[in-house]
Amino acid sequence: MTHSADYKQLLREAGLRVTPQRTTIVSLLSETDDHPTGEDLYEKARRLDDTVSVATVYRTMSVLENAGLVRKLVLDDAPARYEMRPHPDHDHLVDVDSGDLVEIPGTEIATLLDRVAAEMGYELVSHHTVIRARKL
Amino acid sequence: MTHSADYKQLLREAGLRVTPQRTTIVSLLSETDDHPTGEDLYEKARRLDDTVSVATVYRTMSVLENAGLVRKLVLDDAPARYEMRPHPDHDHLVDVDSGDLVEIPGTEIATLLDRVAAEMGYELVSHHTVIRARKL
DNA sequence: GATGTAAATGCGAATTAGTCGCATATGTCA
DNA sequence: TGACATATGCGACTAATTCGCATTTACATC
Repeated sequence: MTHSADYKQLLREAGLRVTPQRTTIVSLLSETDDHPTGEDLYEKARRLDDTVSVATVYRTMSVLENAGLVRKLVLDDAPARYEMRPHPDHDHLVDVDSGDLVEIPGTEIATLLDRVAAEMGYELVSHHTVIRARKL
Repeated sequence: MTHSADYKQLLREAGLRVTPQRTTIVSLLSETDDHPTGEDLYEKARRLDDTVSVATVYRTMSVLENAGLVRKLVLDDAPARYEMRPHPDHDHLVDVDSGDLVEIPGTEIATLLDRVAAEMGYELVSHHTVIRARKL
């Protein structure tokens, strides 16, 4: 459990205002292993600070995403999920049978996509790769 | 312009019932170059056959997707888009400035993801890669 | 510390994209 | 030509997210 001062500093360094709601949300998202949805975050945050509203959760995610501190994962037929960045570079795999979301470590995919974009005359801004797979 | 009998056959071969609505929708989606949303399809289909309803468009997309005839593209902050398959293997690139959706030709990405999934003990079912990039 | 001001918040209403229930209509197969 | 499962239209509904607006708060400045 990291001290909340760390999260406040994270926000401050990103040039964002430090509010109790943001601090709560960031600490929750930083200290979880899974990939919560907006609703998940709202419920968890509520328990720590009952002034947090859904609107603030989503607004905060948007602000943090723009600041590059959060990554939004958009999945088929399911609400978006969020994770903190920086976070070792990785992509995602969904187990189609269990619905589990697993991280794919490594920069291999990013490296390839970077090259592919360059070959098409583009500079890669971000990418989003989700593999749907089944256990062998 | 391909004859509509071809689309009827496509449906029939997939073991699906051939209805005028499905035929209309499939022909529209087959003959367009872009990646229409459900709403786009609904509007275009309406012009050809005013009995088509939104519900049928989405239901048809779902049926066709399960039959492997259609691919659904899920994008951040935008409605889903659809395209016919088989379609030469490719992924997608969104130009972050113009919003254009461009196809990335080639099987390079799929090949890599296939290998990555295998290394993690999974068999790839499908994948979804969207690159967000900016023109150089 | 007091204070001005832009930015953040809570609330609940609104929006968007898509889904559902149900009565009716229509493919398909015998 | 039936029989019957399946598809359809309609409009109500839902889930996830966003918005408008009045209020509060963070933070730079005094």
